[in-house]
Amino acid sequence: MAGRITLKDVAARAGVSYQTVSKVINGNGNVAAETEAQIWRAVEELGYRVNVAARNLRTRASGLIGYTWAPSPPDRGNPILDQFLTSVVAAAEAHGYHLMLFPHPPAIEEVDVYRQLMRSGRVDGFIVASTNYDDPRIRLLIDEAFPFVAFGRSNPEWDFPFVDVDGRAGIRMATEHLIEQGHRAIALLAWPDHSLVGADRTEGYCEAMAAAGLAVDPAWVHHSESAFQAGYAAVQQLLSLPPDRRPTAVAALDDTLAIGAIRAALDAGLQVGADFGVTGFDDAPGAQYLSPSLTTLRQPIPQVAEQLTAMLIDCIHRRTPSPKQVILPPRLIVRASSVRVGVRD
Amino acid sequence: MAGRITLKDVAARAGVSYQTVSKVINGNGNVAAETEAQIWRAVEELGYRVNVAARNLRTRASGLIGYTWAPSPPDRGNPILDQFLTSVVAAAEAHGYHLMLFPHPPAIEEVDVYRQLMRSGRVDGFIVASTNYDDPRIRLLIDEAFPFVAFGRSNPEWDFPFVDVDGRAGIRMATEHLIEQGHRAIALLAWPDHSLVGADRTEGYCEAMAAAGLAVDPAWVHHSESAFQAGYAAVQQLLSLPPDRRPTAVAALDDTLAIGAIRAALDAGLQVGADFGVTGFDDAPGAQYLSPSLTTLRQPIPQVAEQLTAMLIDCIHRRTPSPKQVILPPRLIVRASSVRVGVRD
DNA sequence: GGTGTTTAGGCGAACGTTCGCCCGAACGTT
DNA sequence: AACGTTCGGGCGAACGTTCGCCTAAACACC
Repeated sequence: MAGRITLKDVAARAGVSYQTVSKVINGNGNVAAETEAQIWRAVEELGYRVNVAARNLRTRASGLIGYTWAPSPPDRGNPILDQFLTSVVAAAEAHGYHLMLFPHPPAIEEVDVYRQLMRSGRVDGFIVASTNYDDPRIRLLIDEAFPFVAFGRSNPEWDFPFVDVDGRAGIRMATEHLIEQGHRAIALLAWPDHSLVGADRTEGYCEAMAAAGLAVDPAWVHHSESAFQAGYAAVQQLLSLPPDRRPTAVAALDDTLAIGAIRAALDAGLQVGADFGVTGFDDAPGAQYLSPSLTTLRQPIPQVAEQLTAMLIDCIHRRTPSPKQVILPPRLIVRASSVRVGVRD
Repeated sequence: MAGRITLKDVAARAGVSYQTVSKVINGNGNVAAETEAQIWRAVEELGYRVNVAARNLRTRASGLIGYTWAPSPPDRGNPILDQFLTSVVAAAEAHGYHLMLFPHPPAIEEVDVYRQLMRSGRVDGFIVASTNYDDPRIRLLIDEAFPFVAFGRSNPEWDFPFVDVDGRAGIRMATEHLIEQGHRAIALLAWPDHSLVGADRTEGYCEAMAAAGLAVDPAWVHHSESAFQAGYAAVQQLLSLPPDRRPTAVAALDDTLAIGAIRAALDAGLQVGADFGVTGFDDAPGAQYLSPSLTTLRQPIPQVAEQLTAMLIDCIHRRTPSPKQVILPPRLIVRASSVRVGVRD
């Protein structure tokens, strides 16, 4: 075992009461500069570290932020998990908190798991990801007035702190970019209807098309789960449309779909970039090393993570974060898959 | 706040002393079936959850496993993080533990961070990843007799619990596979010299070549950091060797190098697979959707995670895990990038 | 010189558990 | 009838903090 050294040991060595040591360590109370130095020396010499369990009991806090996420299928991967976690963990540490991971519960037990974690005092707050419309976790946390912040939106009538990336603006930028490249018939590889994020991003496509006065052929909008095969199949289908309805570019809602799309276009003998434009979303690792390299949207993950953490800390301290809702823009990364001339790599 | 309900509340409702409730909840002590039912009913009705801070204080445990990892540069990504964390978190939960993430400290402060975490009772044990030869963290943990288990090896003279993937066998399999495909001049894209894992994997290459009676031209072994550009440059250089020394295949120590290698071969006008074989390591997400799809080695990450966790739990309970050292084989996934005929996708 | 006011630090209490010890009743056993 | 044994459960104590209240000395002020 370690942690054998307690406040009392330090106090004995410094010749004060142990409560005074506590005061010094927490920076409260009036203590003479000399005794304070004395105490710090004792702390140093004994290698004292505060016992978090005792502190947690007394302060009714855990110093822990709870987080879970839906695991990705291994063939797809989560392009942002590493960066997101790294950023959150760093931001949390700056406030004296740590990140606690718990298993992604099946939907039925979901709220129970959250309830248990809060009731037991395991965590001081949550970062809730993969939010849905009318998300029951968010409902629960609002009702219980438990500190949390969401990465993503939910029911727009609910008032709660969240950070989100402006997917709509992102896809709008991508679509506008394709229009600028001279494309007029632009398809969209979208997500299933029930997806909140998907709907938001889809709107960006519609806006850009409308703003450019371009009509959207219903056959151009494909809905599917994010999967390489789905992107591949969708583009095969799009390319089999009669020439006057056949798109010359597609904007995909994520990189996986985009990569499938590129392969389908390549296999159909098209020059991706010159003949057929493709854009993705996420800037997955390796997207720049595809051939052709992938034009995509990069989410400002470190900023998202810092915002989320800062806001959550506010909530934990029973302060209202301001702003309470934050929407950050993604950045369009233009690469070869969407430009007609110039860069080819 | 939540956790207002304590043992005493439950006890009052069930008409027993609160210590008896504790016994029931922890499954100790002799309690009549009827009172036990009574108590469970009270627990249910009040929605009682044990206060972990209090329990932790009393039991001198935290129920937390500490973990950190070296963040990957965003353009590379960590191909196994999601799966690894998911598996560890699930396995830990099965034993009543959670995973606590802490920031990856700079090398100088490394041991201090670990020391602090153990002294403060923050965690009950560590999973140590990205191990080095003579790793100071491992040294510290051994010296302090603090529970931990490593993902990877270190100084072979130190006796400590670890799980590792047999990279040597993996690269041996890949090299043998290339030899089977008819290749004789096979190059290796290796890691920097100081890398323990790299040295291990490199041995597998040497073994396979030696076993097949093939001499290794020193120019064939390239050392570099894992990076797309490095793989690209290495193959460019290899292809500029005089024809009689020019390799017809390369085994790479990771997928990133392999992908760079494929691109370089492609750009040199070679048919990857038919003319030039390439293998990687990791089975990164998307490796199967590259063109050509990548032959690679898949690590048994879920098994690694389960082993690590089970062994760590043993250590925490002051039991010696058995076996104390585990080495799991990776699996060769043969795809188009290494086969001369047949599958082309 | 009595009455505030500040400064430095002591002290009791409580946070909610778990653990070991104790005791009374019920049940056999010699 | 006296004596162990088991069963069911109560009870005191301790885990190591933090927090608020109290006090004694020092200092100033009129």
